Amino acid sequence: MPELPEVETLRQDLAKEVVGKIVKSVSVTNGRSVRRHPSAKHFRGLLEGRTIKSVGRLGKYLLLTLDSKDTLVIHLGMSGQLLRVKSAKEPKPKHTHVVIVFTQGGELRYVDPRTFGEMFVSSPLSDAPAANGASLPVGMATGDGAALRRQVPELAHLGFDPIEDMMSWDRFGVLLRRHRAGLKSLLMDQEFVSGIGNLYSDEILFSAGLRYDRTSDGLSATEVRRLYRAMVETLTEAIKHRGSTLVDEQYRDLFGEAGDYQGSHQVYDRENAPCRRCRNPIVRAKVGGRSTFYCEHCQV
DNA sequence: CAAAATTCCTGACTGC
DNA sequence: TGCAGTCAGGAATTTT
Repeated sequence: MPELPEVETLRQDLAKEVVGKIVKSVSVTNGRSVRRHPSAKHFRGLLEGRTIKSVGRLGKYLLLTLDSKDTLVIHLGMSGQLLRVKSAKEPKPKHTHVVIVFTQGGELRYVDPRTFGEMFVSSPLSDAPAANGASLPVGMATGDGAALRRQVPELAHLGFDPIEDMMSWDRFGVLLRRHRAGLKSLLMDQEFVSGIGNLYSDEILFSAGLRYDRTSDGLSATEVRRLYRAMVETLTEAIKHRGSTLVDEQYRDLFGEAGDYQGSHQVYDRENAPCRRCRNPIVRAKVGGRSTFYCEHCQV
């Protein structure tokens, strides 16, 4: 399941591959993947003839800004893939639901077996001139994320982006104290911080040396700092490795290549394997229906 | 057959 | 008592 590092890898690839391209035609073969539109035709109409100006990211969402000021928003859900191919002749994988053809040649394909992902074109709020920063939830008015959030009203509820929106430890501490949630639940809460899912929340907590069930308002100043550092460093490191492609998962970059970070996982999917730090077996627990992996010795 | 995990939704529960 | 916030549980989904 693509999380922030995988989506960021895709963003970087897309920035190189599709910026400046003009959409010649769009075909939608599974309506479930195109949501929030009255019809697939409506969606196509907003896309065809448009030029892609830039590619951004907010949490797990990809944002392709068009020359019309609209934004093509893409969320990969659990099994979504975005593939760039040179020729329409290349065989289409099963579950290819949307194809965007470029006038310059080549096409972008959206493949998603489980159809938990979605795509839609968003229009910025009619005007809503600046100064509405005050209406944004606390902790969000920083970084480029603020501009993107304004550009896509549907995503205004997303929490800060740990890579785009830097903040001080003090500020992070304040945000943590505002909630009284278990650390893992909070890290996965997209309205608190966006982009972290099941895999990276476990890796971040191991790196921080904190248990998943510690309460967010009970951390010492040192622990707050460790958590913040672990969050930024783990995600940054994973991006450098172009994300994680798990044995059973289908994450691939724009060119169909696998990521490289899975080899660096400390706890995720390593039940009973020896902890890389202390050699004690990694434990598996269940949190909110999700498998949670941690080291009882290293995480306190 | 169960497990995997995303977002959204609902209902139960908790602390103030 | 009420309110806001947390979180468990279920749905939609397909492949292993």
